[in-house]
Amino acid sequence: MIERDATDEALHALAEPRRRAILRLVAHDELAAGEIAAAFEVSRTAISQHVTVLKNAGLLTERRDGTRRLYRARPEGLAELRASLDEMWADALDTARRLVEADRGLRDTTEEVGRAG
Amino acid sequence: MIERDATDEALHALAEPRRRAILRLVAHDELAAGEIAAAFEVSRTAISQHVTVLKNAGLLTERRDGTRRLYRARPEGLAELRASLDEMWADALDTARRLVEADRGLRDTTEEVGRAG
DNA sequence: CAAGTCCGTCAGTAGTTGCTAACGTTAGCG
DNA sequence: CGCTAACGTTAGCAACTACTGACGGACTTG
Repeated sequence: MIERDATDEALHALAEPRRRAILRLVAHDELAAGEIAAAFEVSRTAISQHVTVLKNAGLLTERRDGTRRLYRARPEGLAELRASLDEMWADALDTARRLVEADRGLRDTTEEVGRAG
Repeated sequence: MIERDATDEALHALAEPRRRAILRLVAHDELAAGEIAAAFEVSRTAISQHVTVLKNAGLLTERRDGTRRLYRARPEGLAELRASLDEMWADALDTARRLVEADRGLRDTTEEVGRAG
């Protein structure tokens, strides 16, 4: 059993095409497990396992109604992943911006840009 | 051999913690393959394979300098993934917004909640 | 209670992946 | 040409994963 943080879990869940398809399915409507499974050609068991992964990743919410279990996409989970990716990429995006600006103001160099060896 | 679209490839690449670590490493600086490998405790071969995956996913750029190969994060690839995720989640986010507003304006249903802009 | 419905969980399997070690390739130096 | 440095590539292995089939729990109806 390996440890996984929230970002890793969400990314891992989204890396599977079938799970993304499930997520699309419940993005606009609340669907029961059976209804989701009916939309695919794999077994109900497989879908149930995928749903569990999505639920653990915080990308899905579960609501019970009698013997049925209704699922819907959880926008908060998606927002959290986006924020995590943004933070992760902040450095890269900032560096790219800096490179562009450094290239634009090459003749105006009173200070070093740090491009040394 | 299975087909993979750009989103799937990027998501698959990011699902691996080591690859995200590599991406962080080259987010602010251009590094050689050996320098990247030196930052981890796995073999140089493993890093090379991870870098290939990131490169194929469009998340990394390669520049050759003699026998060395320098890598840097490619912000465009990251932006493309973000756009893809945004599009995928548009439905869910829109639904969530609609639910909130429907709950807020239950007595005041005069106009439709358009998804303008 | 019993029967039926809806659904998650438990083994078991085929396919995928991240890793290491050995080898092949390209560039620079004498 | 030989030699070394820096890398990518291939083959093979252990671990993981997406899948199926069998089973059991929770709920409703009679």
